[in-house]
Amino acid sequence: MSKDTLPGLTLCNNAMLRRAARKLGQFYDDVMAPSGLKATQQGLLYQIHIGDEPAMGAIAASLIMDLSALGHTLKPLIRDGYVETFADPDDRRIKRVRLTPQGLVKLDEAMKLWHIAQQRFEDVAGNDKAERLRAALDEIAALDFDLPPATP
Amino acid sequence: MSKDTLPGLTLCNNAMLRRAARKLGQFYDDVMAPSGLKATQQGLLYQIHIGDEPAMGAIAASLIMDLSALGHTLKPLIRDGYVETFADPDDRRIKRVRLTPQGLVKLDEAMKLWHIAQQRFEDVAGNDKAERLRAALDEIAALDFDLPPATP
DNA sequence: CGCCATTAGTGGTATATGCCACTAATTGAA
DNA sequence: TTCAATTAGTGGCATATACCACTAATGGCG
Repeated sequence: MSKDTLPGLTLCNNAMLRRAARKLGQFYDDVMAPSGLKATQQGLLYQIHIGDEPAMGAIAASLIMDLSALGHTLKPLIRDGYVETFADPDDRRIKRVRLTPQGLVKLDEAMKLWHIAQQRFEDVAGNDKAERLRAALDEIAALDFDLPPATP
Repeated sequence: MSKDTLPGLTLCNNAMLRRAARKLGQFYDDVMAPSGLKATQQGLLYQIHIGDEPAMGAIAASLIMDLSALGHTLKPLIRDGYVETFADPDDRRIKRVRLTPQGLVKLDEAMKLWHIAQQRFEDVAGNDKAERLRAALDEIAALDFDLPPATP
């Protein structure tokens, strides 16, 4: 394959996904900036909010995120007083997470901005396309890449 | 909207995109691990390879990546001797990037693993779906979210 | 009951990415 | 030509995310 005919990176599912994520991330972050939250943080607050004092492991699983990554991501939100954690009384290994009152206020504020970004995206991309995109992404998140073990 | 009826984060385009990116990133990284490169690094080396000693700005634009982020991402690759930079003789503001011989070798090695990951993805997701996904992601990357300025 | 395998998180380290302020090199206009 | 505006990168700082080794709690088994 000569260099002249090499395909772009348009062929790599992963590269395309990251590239689109950067693009969309920049846009959502931009719209959310007035709240002082990144889109990822808003998403995390929301995830915590809709859960019933979810355990860290449960949040990580929902978001398909490494547990330790979640721990790190949570730190600024705790530091800023939006989130607090407490040990599950029935199993002290488990740490549960909830929003503080300020966290709830901040989430409300951020959600307003999120709606703007979301609406703008739907307008620009088209509702159909957006819908299909989300469905496709959801399927990907649900895929199982494990090689089936040689059944003995 | 009561808490019981709150939708999941399945509605947020950005959140879904990031979630899928984490999932796929973990998979690709896993397959590429034997090469010692992350999928992002392989993608970057490839992008450099298919360019003609591209300028940093050109790479960043292709990847829709912040220029300074590119600079940071490049550092480990330079440190490990896979990539080198040099000033454009015609415009010394411009820094061009190219693979070193070792970089080329490493890219070859990584591409073999990439093919495995890519093929496995296509198998699991289905070629049609993968194709459509990439197309959708490419469209997103091409969207323009700027609000049209009030034409005076 | 006592011990080991499992489970849930933590902390460290490294890459990925973005924004901002700043510098260097170029360009364009007075 | 000279100086202001623009362009290309750098460096610092902060968040996002992953993996690994380690610790604390549980749970099950002999």
